[in-house]
Amino acid sequence: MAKRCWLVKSEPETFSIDDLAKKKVAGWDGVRNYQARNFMKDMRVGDKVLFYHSNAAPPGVAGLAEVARTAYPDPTQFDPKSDHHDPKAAPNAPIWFQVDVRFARKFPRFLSLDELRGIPELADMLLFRRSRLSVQPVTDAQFKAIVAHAEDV
DNA sequence: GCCAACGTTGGC
DNA sequence: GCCAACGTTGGC
Repeated sequence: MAKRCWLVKSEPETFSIDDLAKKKVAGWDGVRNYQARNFMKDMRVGDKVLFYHSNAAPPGVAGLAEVARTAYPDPTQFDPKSDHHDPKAAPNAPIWFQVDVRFARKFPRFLSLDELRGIPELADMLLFRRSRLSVQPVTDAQFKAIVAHAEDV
């Protein structure tokens, strides 16, 4: 697998970078989009993960995590009480998967979506074109540009 | 809170 | 297999 960098979105009201910092490792459950799921299945332990705050004021990249465990069935799909329950899924036929992510660090500078849009190296970023994709690959060059800006204090 | 974009569902 | 209706995401 060539891809090594990803961007994942979370609504900070639900689960923020600070929540991950406290928890250290978290299961990235609740993804219910096939394309996002397929990207998670491509993730390998140690892959870099940009933590993006969506539906926030402002939205943007808050920090860095890494993949701690490769894809395994998301248990919330089997739980009728969960918001993420999927009646079509069964333990012997899971539909949805999650990975575990480990906190790496919070960036010294939060990079807002507005600011990301202004970085020339990111002109082709999926984030701008596929605004609803919650797990997406990031190229090495894009990743480096984001980290460089986030640490340029 | 609004609404545009877009993914999913279901009738045909 | 098309496409209208519907639901959700996410920026503003």
